[in-house]
Amino acid sequence: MKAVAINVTHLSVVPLSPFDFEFSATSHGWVDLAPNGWDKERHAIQRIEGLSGGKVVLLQMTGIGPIKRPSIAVEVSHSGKLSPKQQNEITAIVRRMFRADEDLSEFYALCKKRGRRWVKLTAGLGRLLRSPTVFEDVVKTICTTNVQWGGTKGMVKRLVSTYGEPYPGDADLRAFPTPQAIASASFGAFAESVRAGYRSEYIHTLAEQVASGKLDLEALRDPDISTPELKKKLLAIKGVGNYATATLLMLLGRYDELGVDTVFREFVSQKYFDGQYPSDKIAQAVYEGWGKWKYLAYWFDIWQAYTSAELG
DNA sequence: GTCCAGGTCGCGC
DNA sequence: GCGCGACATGGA
Repeated sequence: MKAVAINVTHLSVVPLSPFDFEFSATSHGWVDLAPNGWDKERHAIQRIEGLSGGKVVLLQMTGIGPIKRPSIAVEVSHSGKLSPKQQNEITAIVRRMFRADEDLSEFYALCKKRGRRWVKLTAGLGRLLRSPTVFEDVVKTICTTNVQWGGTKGMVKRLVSTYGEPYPGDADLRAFPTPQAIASASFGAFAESVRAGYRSEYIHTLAEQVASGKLDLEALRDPDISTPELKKKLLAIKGVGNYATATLLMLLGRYDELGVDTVFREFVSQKYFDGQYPSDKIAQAVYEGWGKWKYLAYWFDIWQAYTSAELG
């Protein structure tokens, strides 16, 4: 095996204040899905990233500075040199992953009004980790449906290890696959290697549509699209139903809808209905007062319950 | 072996 | 619009 020289370039990203890096990084499951990983000792997210020109790099991102003057240090390991254009691409990717430009001040104001435990949120919590591309987030969200978390991790891991571009410093590490890489595989080979069950067809078809230009998922980031319109476009994707749509709206920075799944039902039942299961409509009404911030309120509610071991 | 998971689709009504 | 069975896969 040929040794490849790896160089290191340091970049930094300054998000809007307040910003709590570790909460953003670790408070939902995305950090555990390949090609992301959490380095406990360094308190850093590691990720293999394929840049648009084809270069594959290792990113190690960690939080620096206080919540009110935050920054994210990005250590880039790469072969050869990093052009200014590539550096800009990387900082844009990191900004998107950590929602560096997302302003939650209106939500924090609501939290302060509520008082008590909700005030904790205003210390920079709530900018939940997402992927550099909408494509990756849609694929991963489809992989969370009707399967336990271990199953999701396995599917995504196999997807990355089979179709991702390898990192030159360690060929075992790979980037998230491009739509082209998935689309150019035959469906049979894809289904057999990824073992995502009936989801394989949804993912493969989605990749074909994106690779051919028939579907522009990245256009869904446009803040000028109304939320109802966006919801319609998401629901039109095969494999994306109500739960996945709510999750994707969250990932696109819109918190109006609650992702109603078994976890939501169980949590609301335990915490608010004495173990009884109300209808979905009544369960969702628990967060009605949060208006366009329902998803974040629920996310914090359940996060707090589980971290304080309030529930088993 | 059996059940079902951070659901969704397609169908019939 | 709502109810219902089918759906791949693997862990409990």
